[in-house]
Amino acid sequence: MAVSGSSSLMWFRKGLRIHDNPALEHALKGSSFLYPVFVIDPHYMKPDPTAFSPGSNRAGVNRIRFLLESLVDLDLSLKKLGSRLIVLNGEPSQILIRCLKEWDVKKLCFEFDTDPYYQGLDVKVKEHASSIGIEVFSPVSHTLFNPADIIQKNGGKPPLSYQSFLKVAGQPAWACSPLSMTIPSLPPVGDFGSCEVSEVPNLEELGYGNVEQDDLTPFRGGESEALKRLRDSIADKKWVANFEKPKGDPSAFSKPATTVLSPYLKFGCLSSRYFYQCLQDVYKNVQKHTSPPVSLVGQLLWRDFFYTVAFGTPNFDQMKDNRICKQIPWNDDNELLVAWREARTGYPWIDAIMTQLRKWGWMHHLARHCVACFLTRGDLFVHWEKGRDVFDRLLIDSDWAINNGNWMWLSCSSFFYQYYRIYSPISFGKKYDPNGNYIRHFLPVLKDMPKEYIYEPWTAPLSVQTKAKCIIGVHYPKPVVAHDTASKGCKRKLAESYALNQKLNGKLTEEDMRNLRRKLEKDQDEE
DNA sequence: CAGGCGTTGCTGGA
DNA sequence: TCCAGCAACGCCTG
Repeated sequence: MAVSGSSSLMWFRKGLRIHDNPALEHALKGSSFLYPVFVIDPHYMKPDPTAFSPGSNRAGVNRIRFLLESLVDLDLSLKKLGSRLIVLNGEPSQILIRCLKEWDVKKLCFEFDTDPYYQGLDVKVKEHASSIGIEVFSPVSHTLFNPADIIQKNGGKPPLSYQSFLKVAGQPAWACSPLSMTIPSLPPVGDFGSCEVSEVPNLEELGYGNVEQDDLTPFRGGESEALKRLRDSIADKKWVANFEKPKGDPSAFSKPATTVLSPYLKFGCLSSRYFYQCLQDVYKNVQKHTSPPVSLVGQLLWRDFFYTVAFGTPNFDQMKDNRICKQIPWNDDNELLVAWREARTGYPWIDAIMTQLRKWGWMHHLARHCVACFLTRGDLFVHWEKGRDVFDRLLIDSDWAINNGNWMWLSCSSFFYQYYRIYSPISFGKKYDPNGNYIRHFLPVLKDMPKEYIYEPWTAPLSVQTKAKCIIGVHYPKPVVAHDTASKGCKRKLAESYALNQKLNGKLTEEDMRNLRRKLEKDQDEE
């Protein structure tokens, strides 16, 4: 039994939930006072008027709102348990170090986080806490496996293919063990001393009062919403059992073809372990079900795969000095990047997806593939890091490990190398949505374009454009590149880059890259 | 060193 | 809905 009057601090970052929260469960044990804390870091939350979209320097307003909603929900749940969420403002390590002292904290609990930002922050806080005799408890509970365990099991390096990951990982023993969905009650919050605390702010209070409602995502944050969404998703047992990721329809938007649980997993509003157990429950009660990699459990394992590779790969978020990343002389064409980012490529399928990203902060996995391929190896040959930055800002489910992993995947920089398989910005969407309803919804300027032309409106006769009240080059842009020639050029560039990577065993100097770039440009001019 | 395989390509034909 | 043909990658296994 702990000393009477001892205080614990539960530091929420991700893991914004009550259910299956090992750090919270440990924090309340034997504590007379519990301080549940979230720190608002101005660096992450302060409005940045110079950014290309409403939001802070790091995050678009949709993700900030999603986070605030998640905090409000967490606060409500804590209040029902006799506690509350304490919101602090400032640089997290400084603030926390001060609170630990001011509140005479004996035990500090927070979920272990593999992202570089938290790795750096947590070392500082941990070292300080330990040095003054505070117990620190920082469990792995964001993923099904502990990435460090898998890397160790694999001989010190992360497995680099999904199949080898599955083999090394084996059964997720921890993820199968019992978990608690509720907490009976929480110790009271103690005195705040001289620390300035506040309630969860709203968007206006943070300085985002002028954002148009029309541009806000339909997805609401929070644990309650996550559990509701989960229940709705698994209610249809047949759908869960037959789920095959590649068969989903990327153009479905009023009823998306996936669970849309990714933003809740990202913030930890939903425990991946609880999700996993719910899926296993469904599988037990059906005759047959799909399997990884395409099944829903397979999707959770993808998440763990990318977390593991990201944790074990230095400079995972860049091409340079990243040992798993092919060295490719991508261009640095800002005009092409901006056309892509601002949904002005002239390819309606691509521009509709980029508009959905901007407005909703979410789009179907295959839609992400299409625009990522188009920006990098498919058409524009722009650096994957540039596209990664745009996704990182605008997606409500943006996740450091998964986002970087997928951009390397789609750009054929790592994991996937069949660069001649290119998504067509015209025919891929047409397969699912021949009438172009998705385009009509997100690009209303094209809503009256006949279906014969909606995927390639520049081919419509002028009379048709006039009748549709959409003149190409006036109301909607002409294509920034011709897909046929652009994709052929990209394939050739990839082939040359791969050949040099192989020849030099992946170790290209800056001079090698300059020479290769010059050679590729020369080849292009000679065409 | 060869052969099989890899979450989800495209086109055209049956 | 499924298939072959297209041109053809790196990684893993034996």
